[in-house]
Amino acid sequence: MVTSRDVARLAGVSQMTVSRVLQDSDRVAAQTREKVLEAMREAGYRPHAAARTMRTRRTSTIGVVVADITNPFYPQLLEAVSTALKSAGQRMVLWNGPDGAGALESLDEGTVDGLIFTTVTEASAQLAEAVERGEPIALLHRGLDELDCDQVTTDNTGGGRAVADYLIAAGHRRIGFLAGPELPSTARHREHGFRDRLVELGQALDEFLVVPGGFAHDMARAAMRGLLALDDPPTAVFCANDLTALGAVDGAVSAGKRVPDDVWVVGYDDIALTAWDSYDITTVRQPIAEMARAAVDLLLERVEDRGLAARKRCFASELVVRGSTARTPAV
Amino acid sequence: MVTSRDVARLAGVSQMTVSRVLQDSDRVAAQTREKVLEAMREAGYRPHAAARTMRTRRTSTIGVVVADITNPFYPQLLEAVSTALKSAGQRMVLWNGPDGAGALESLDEGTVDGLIFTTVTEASAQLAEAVERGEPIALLHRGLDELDCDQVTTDNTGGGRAVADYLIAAGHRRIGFLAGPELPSTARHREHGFRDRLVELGQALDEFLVVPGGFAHDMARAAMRGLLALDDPPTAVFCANDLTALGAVDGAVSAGKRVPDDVWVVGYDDIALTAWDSYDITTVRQPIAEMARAAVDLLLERVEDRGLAARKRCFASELVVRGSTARTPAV
DNA sequence: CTCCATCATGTTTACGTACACATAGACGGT
DNA sequence: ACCGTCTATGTGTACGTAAACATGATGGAG
Repeated sequence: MVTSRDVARLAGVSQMTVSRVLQDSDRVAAQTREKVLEAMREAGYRPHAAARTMRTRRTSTIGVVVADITNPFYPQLLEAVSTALKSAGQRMVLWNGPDGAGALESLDEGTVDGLIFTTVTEASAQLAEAVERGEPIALLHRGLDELDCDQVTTDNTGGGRAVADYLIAAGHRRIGFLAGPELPSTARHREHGFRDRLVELGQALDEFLVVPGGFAHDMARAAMRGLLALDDPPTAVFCANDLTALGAVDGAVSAGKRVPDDVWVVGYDDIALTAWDSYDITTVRQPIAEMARAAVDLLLERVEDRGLAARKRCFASELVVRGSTARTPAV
Repeated sequence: MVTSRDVARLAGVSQMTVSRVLQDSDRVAAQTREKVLEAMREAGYRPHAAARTMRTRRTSTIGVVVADITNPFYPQLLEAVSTALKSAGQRMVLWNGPDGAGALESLDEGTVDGLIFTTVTEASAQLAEAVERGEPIALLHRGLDELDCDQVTTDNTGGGRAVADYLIAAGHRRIGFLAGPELPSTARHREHGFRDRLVELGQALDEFLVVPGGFAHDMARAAMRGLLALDDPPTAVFCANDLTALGAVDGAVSAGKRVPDDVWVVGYDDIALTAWDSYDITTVRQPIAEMARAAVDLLLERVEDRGLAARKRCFASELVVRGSTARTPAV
């Protein structure tokens, strides 16, 4: 292995000067810098990351926790996070799984400088304690009120309200709701906004048309089939996220019903798939790229200064109308 | 920060004994081990990863390079790799992007112990040189004949042949082909197998019905629309991968055609989406989980012993028939 | 009872980098 | 011309762990 000492010997300077060149310190004469850079090239030198980390306490690596990477929303989010991290000169370690097991340990072991959680549903004791200690931790997409750390979310309540407005204005009176799981803040806020606005409009949700459950495709598919099999089925169904909406459309298709002719479907997140012809689903878009950048920025600031107060950023959502909700009044 | 020295002091032993307990060395008396473990708990000790890496030259981290994480095939592959790595006690660093820029540098800097490339299309000078040096590098999914490193692939040629057999047996004579990009081994081998078998069956592909291009959804969609607009359109279209097949189906849908009534569509990879009702696409399945495990195993072996000869594993594929190809003879 | 083998544990050191401090030379103001 | 200041570079060291080597204790064989 080539070390900075070898380079120093080759360039006829001290190891410290090599280190200074490495860090772009301006305390090095241009001529010396050139000599050192040339020696580095000649020797094929690469700084040893672990040694550097040992001194600086920085890994230039951020951990990202995702509950289920096969839910197509998360690859899109991950791509945005990955891009933001890359442009900030950071590597990305990925934990896939509902628990994010290992991520907090990694933080303690100094493997990563900070963590971004995209799918927290509740604050584990371990997570709460890490936040308490001031560890650099940020929540992206899903928030957690009881956690005093940086959080970047969208206005899910507002999005839910917008969908309520849209469906009622279109004339729907029997509206179904695939609620998703109970814990995620996204699902909760979307539901609250949706319900509250319906009440405000004098069209409170019929609980008989509300199906709790998960975000999985097959659960949503089954739920939709159940709704459509009712004597008086809903004319429109709002789904807690796009994966659920895809399942709902497939449920309708499998039951021989047509969207939007027989039933309207609205999703949430605007994943790429919803725009494809076979689905063509009306949904609510969040500004993923900006959110990812914000989360990365907040987190990296906190890596430098753990004393910062927790900051919460909430981005606006936007209804995107597509073919799963015809523009003509329904029913 | 709590160090092994602090733990040693607390337990009344030397730092080295703490280190031995950490490594599960059997050279420690049971009683002493308990004392040390108790001291670790009490002090809230976490070994410092960088210091350990410095001594052992091991990071317990593997890098994975993926060209485009929003292509739904890769999340499925990544999940399998992630699971395999987790069960081997390894962390996963992810590089998303066509070039995998930074991954090889990371290997040189000792940030990762090895790399898995899932989407190589050609051996860059840098990659070839790294393999030459014996760096732990494995290719998964896509192979590269000219690279002398561990490779785990499927029998794409055989898969292509199987599709040819299937379509001809079903009576198709005008068959289209969305070829995908030229470089990836997967696309090349699928095409060769498909073409060769068609020739063997006396039904050589009509070059007029072959559309080169990328793996992107919108390119495939446009290509399908082009094929269907011909005076004598194909009755079946084989697509280089599932994302392309999804695009093809959407192209047909957008042109007012029905699958499989107007045209059959066959994809490749068996991503989850192809099984959903709205698409329901016949495709070729690869054993992703086994392949991921094989790649991880091979790579970790090589991390321990760089002298190993390169090994190439090729898994069998399996045709999965769905609704995009009716079982009744076509045309 | 002695001697050597064996085992549990301790001491010293090195991994490669960057920080704190030291030093030598250059330059300018009075 | 002298002193102070500033700049470029060097010296020594520490980060936390684990490897190599060292040591003391214990036990069994002769």
